[in-house]
Amino acid sequence: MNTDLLLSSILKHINFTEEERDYFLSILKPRIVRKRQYLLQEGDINKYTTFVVQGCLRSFVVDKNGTEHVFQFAVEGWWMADMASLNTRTPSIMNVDALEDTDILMISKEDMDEFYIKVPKYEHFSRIILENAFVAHQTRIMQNICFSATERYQYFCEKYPFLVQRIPQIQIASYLGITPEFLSKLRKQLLIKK
Amino acid sequence: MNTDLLLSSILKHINFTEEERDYFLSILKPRIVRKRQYLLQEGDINKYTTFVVQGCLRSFVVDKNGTEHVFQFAVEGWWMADMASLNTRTPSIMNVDALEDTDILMISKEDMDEFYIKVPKYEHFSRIILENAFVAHQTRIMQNICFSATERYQYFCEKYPFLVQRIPQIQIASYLGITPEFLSKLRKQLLIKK
DNA sequence: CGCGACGTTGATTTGCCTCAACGATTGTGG
DNA sequence: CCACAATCGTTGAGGCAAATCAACGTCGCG
Repeated sequence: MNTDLLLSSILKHINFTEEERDYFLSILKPRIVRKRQYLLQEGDINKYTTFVVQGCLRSFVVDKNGTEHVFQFAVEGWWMADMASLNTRTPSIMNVDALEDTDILMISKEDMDEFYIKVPKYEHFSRIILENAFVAHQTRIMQNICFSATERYQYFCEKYPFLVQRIPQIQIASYLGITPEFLSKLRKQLLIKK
Repeated sequence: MNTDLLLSSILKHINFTEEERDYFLSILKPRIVRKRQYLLQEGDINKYTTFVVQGCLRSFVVDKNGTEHVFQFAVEGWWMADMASLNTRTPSIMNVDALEDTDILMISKEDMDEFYIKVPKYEHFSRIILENAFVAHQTRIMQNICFSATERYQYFCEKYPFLVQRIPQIQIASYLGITPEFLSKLRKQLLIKK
């Protein structure tokens, strides 16, 4: 089933009774997002937390010059949400769309809050997931501050080899905070060195 | 008491029975860190989550050229920890020291974990705090990606006016990811414009 | 007092961007 | 099934934001 991946990732950290599991499954909203289709648009209020079952999503912001900047990718087993918008119920500054046809499970903020109340141990799972995401962000900030574009790209290749193959360079460049042209030149330099 | 600030910030989100409150207070380790004194050094394993009662801490990383890069400031009411090190029990890549004589409350990872088990509703409080910190990081990443140094400085001044007065420019420059010389020039430009 | 930390200013350099052009690939409508 | 557009990656010339390096004044403090 397409809920297997999600359930097994939860059961690594907490246990569900049969009843709790069924309740949890009942609040999941499956959906398919086609390539290039938007899941969230700037200005909308993000009402769902999204889990990727299959495929690849990206979130990005658009600056005042109209340039897109990738904030995050999400492939199988990863979560995607604009937490700022979700928590404060304010319009999102981010966009989310699909880089591939993508199979997702969504949980609405309301259902999630109710689930927290009825199954408080899920707070524990959320905290773990959030801590991991927090550390990932921390690492990224640290790298933006300390590393050159070349170093950031090398780190990206080491840490996410499965994304390097899968995601267009133009998107990776955007994620790294550089232009695709510069990424291309930088890759050439790295090849020459080897 | 010096635990008032911490308690009141918790009680905004969850309730404690008298017993729970006393238990919580019993795991707090008060400490004073003198200006320039280290609380955590690169290579050490971060064993404590720290709450600032009075004063100001900073966390920073040192790059391969020996340059310090400020990761975060923490004044009254803020938390400070290297979550990567704390959670995975691996050596920290960050340093934490005090910019002023600082009055803190520390909670060890072990005590914290036990507290989570005995008072599960504290998970809820942690999740809220973590979500807020997560959003702050998200905003910072977004700004590093989308904004120029000038824009980032202006945003910093708007959002943290109380820090602008209090923290040396050299530290703020480091936080913003620019050199102190450039921050100085940039400030001059902003003054001329006005 | 004298030293170290901080802020400022100027000259020069550099990492990365912009713009423009071009081939390769993919996808799509006629 | 072809034609044409759109997307992607690459390359080169020129430009700009921010870094580096060096010098100097100020302030607080042991």
